[in-house]
Amino acid sequence: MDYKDTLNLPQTDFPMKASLSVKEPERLKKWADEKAYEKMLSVRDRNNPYILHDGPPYANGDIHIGHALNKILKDIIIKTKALEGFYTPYVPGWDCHGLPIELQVDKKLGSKKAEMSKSEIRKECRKYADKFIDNQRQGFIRLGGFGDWYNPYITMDYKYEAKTLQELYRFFDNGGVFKGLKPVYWCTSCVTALAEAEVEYDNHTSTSVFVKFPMKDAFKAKFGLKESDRVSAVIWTTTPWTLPANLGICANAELEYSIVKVTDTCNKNLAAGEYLILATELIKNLAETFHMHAYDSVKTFFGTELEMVEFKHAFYDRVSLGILGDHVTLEAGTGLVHTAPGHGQEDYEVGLKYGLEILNPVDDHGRYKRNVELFAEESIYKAGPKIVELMDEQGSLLSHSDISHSYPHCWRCSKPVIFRATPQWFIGMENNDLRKNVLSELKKVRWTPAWGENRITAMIENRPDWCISRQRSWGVPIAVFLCEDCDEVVTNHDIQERVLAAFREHGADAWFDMDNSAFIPEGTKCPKCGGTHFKKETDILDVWFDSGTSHAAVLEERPELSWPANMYLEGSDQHRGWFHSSILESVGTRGVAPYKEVLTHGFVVDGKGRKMSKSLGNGVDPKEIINKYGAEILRLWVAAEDFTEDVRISDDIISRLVESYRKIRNTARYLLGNLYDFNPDTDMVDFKDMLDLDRFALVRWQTVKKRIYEAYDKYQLHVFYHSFLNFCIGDLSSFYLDILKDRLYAYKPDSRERRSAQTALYTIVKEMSIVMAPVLCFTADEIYEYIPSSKEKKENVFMEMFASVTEYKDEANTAKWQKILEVRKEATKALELARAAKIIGHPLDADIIIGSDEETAKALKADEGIERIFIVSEVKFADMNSMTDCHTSEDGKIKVKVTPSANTKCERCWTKSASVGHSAEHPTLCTRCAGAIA
RNA sequence: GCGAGUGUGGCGGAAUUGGUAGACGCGCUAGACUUAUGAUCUAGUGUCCUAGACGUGGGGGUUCGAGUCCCUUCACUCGCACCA
Repeated sequence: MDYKDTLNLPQTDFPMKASLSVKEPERLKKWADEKAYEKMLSVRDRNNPYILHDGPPYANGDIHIGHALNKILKDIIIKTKALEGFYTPYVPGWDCHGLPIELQVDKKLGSKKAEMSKSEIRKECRKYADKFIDNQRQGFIRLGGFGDWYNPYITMDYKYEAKTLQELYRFFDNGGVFKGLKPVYWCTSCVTALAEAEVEYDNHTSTSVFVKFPMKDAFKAKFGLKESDRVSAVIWTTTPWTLPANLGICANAELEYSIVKVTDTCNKNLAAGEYLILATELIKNLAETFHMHAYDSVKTFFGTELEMVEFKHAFYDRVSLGILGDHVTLEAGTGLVHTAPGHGQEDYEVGLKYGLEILNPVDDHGRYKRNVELFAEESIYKAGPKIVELMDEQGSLLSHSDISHSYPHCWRCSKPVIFRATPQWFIGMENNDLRKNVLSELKKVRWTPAWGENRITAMIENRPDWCISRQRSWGVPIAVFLCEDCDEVVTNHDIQERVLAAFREHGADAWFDMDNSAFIPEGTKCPKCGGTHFKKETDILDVWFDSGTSHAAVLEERPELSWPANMYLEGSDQHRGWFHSSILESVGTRGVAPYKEVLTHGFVVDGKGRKMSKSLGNGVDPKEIINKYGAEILRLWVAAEDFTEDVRISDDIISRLVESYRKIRNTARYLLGNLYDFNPDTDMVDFKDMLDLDRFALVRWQTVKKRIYEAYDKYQLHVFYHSFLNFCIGDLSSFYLDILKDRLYAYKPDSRERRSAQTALYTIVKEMSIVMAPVLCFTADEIYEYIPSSKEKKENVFMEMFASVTEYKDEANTAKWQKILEVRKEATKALELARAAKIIGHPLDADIIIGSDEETAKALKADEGIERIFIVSEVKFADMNSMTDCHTSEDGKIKVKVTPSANTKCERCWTKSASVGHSAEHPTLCTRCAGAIA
C-alpha cells in the first residue's frame, strides 16, 4: 500500500509563481470593478478622519522613479491608517500651470504663437496638461495606490482657478500684497521677460571700464585725509550702460583694502598726489592697467570701514553709497563693485538690504527713459560708447578695453539680453508679521525627519519677499484693476465677486476674454484720485501660489476632506517648494499652518549613491521594473529602504527584493496549503486547549505584530520589512513550520493535534495578510482570497482592521520554549556535524542523547513529544559527565550525541520507531500512524 | 560659494547614555532532503597568509575605551531661479 496518499499533504491553488506583471493588472481591474477603495472607506468612521493631502506633481512628462517612491509611500501610509480604523480619503492632484508647459507649447506652436491671442495659447496649454494628467494617472494607478483617481484636484479646473484668485484677494484685502520692482532677464528686441530656461549663454564683446567715484569730503577725515585731498574709489564694470543706474559701491567686509597715493603716472585722468582706494591684493596689477608708475600705500583697512561711506557718482550729482556684500571677490576688477540695484540680482539683493532705490532708467525697448539726464530716450547700446567718452572727457575714466566673455542671449532672437528691474507684485514677509507668524507655526508642526524643521526655518528666516507675479500667459491672472491715472489698485468686494463668478463659469480665461465692463460696476471711482478709467493687470501668478492654495481649494472645499491636513508627504526639496509656499499662504490668510505633520523622503539615487542622469545613463524606469517584476517589488523596495535618506536602487537591490518576496509568498502559500480542510467557524481550538508549541507560535506572532505596529506608527517601514521577513524565515519556515510538518501530515485530519496547529496557522496567515496589506497590497489581497471562508471574512483585505495585539497569559510556556530553542540550536549543530561525518543523512535517521543540567532537562518536554521538536526519531537524556565523543556547546552546559537509530523506519511518517510492527493490520507503520488511518 | 543631509561587508540594514562593530536577513559556498520540490532544511561566510593583526570615507584629537564626542578633509545628495 502506498501510504503517501493517507497523509494530509498541503493542497492549494495559490500559485507559487506570482506572475506579478500579468496578475497585477487583473487585480487592479477587479479593485476598480468592485470599488475596493470606496469599500475600504465605507467601513470607517467618518468622524475619525486622517487626511494625507497630495502634493500635486507637475503635469508634464512620464512618471519616473521618484514619483513611484512618493506615491507608493503615500499609499502605504493611507492604507496603514485605514487599517487602523481611520477614514482616509485620498484625493490626488496635478499642478498644471506654469512655464515648463508654456515652453513646450511654445516649441510646438513656433512662429504661429505671435498671431495667437492669450486665450488661444492658454487653450493649447490646457490640452497639453490634460494629456499628461491622463498619462501620469495611468502610471500612478498601476502602482497599486488607492484614491479618487478619476475625480482628482487639478489646478487648472475653473473652480480651482477661482479659488486661487479668491485666496489672492485675501492678501489684497488684508494688505499682504504690494507692488515693487525686481530685476528680471529682459529681451529688448522681443520686448518680454525671460526665464533662465530661455536664456542661452554665448560669447559677447563688451567694453570694460575702470571708473573713479570721488569720496565725499565729510568722510575723508576718517581715513586720515584732508578735505582738499582727491580720493576716489575705483570700480570696474563690463556694462557701462548700467552706470546711470549706479547707487552704490560694494566692498567685501573680509577683504583688505588700501589707499594708495599716486606719485608718478602718465594717465591723463590721473594726477600725481591723487589717492585711490583699491583691494590691496590687486594694486600691483591695476597699477599697470592705470599706467600708475609709482605710488605709496598710505593706509590699509578692511572692507567694513567703507560701509556707509558716501561717494559721488562718476558723472551725476548723486551719492553712491559704500555698502558690503559677500559676492564681492578678487577674481576681477578692483574689489569694489559698481552696484545698480535695478540691473543685477546681487545688486538688487544687497540694495534691498541697504534700502537703496531699485532704480530702473531703462524702458521696455531698451531706451533710457525721458527723465534720464544726458541720455534721455537714447538706446542703451548706442549710449554705451557715449558714456565712456563722457567719462573720459570729464576725467573719471581710468582705463577701458574690449573683452570677450560669456553673456546671456535670448533663445528666440539670439540678441544679448539685459537685466532690468520691472514692476512686480510681492507678498511682503513683514506685512502682518507674516515671517514671524510662519516661524512660530513651524514649531507646532511635527517634522520627520526632525532636521526638516531647521531647514525650512532657516529658509523662512532668510527669504526675501515673495514675488508672486510673472509676465507669462499660462497661469492664473492677478485679476485686479489699476487706475489708469494713478496706478492705484482698484478692487472691492463687488468687483471681486464678479470676477470670481466669471472664473467659476469660464475659467481664468474670462479675464482675457471679457471686457472691463463685465467686472466693474458703473460709477466706480478710483479711491485715491477719483479716476474712472481702469486697466487690467495682465501678469499671472507664480505657480507656487497655485499649489500653495491647495489646502484651501481642496481640503476646505471637498466634503469628504477636512482642514488642516494631518500630513504633507513629499521629497526633501519641497522644504523650499510646496511645504514652504503652502505655509506662507495659509498663515498669510488664516494665521495657521495647513498641516499638522510633514514627512519627507530623500531622492532616488543609483547603486553607488549618484543621482540619475541621462548623461550617466544610470536612470531606472519604474515601468521597466513593473513590467519585469511587478509593482509589488517596487512597493517592497519602498518599504525596505530607509526613505528618510537618499534611496538607492540597482539591479542588485531589486533582485534581493525579488528573493525576499518569494520567501514571503511561499511561506504564505504553505500556510494556506495546510488549511484546505479547515473551517474557522467550527474547527478553531481555544488558546488554552492548544498544544504548547502552537501557543508559543501565537505568542511570538503577537510580539512581531506589536513591533510592526510601532514601526508603522513611526513610519519606519524598513522595520516592518525586516521584522516581517524575519518572522517568515526565522520563526515560521525554519522552526515552527518545519516541526509542524509531521503533525499536519500524519495525524488524523480532525484530530485535536492537527486542528490546534491549523488554528495557529489560520490566525497567523489571516493576520499576516492584513498586516502586510499596506505594503504588499496585491499579494495581501490575493492571500486573503485564499483564506478559508468564515462568517467574519470580508470582501477584501482592505475592509479589515489590524488585529489587536493579544496579551496571552502564557509566560511559563514561553519561557520553556526559549529554553528548548537554546538546546535545539545545539542539537541541529550536532546533527550537522554527524551529517558531515556521514553518520546520518536525514535527521529522522538519528537518535540523540542530550546532556544538560537538571533544570534544562526538565524543561525539555513538548506536548507532541520532544523528538518532534528536534525532528529526530528519539531523544534520550543522560548525565552529561558520562558523555564522551559528542558535541558540546560553547559554554559547556549542553552536550548532544548523535547516533543512527536502530529502529525500523515507519513507511508513512519516516520516523524510526520501536513501535513499527505493533499493528497487525499495518505492519510497516508506527503505532501513531496506524491509529491515524484507522 | 552658502544652507541642509548622508557616508558601516557584495546588498538591505543593526549597534540604549561612549563599552565585544557588522545583530537579523539576503546573496554566495558547501551539504541534506525529494512528504512546501522553479520549494524546504542545515552549516560556513568582514579583510589579511597563520599565530595574530587590521577594520565604520580619509587624517588628527579627547578618553581606560570612539561607528557614536570634537577638529579637519574628501565624496555623494537636496536647496539657493519667471523652477516644478
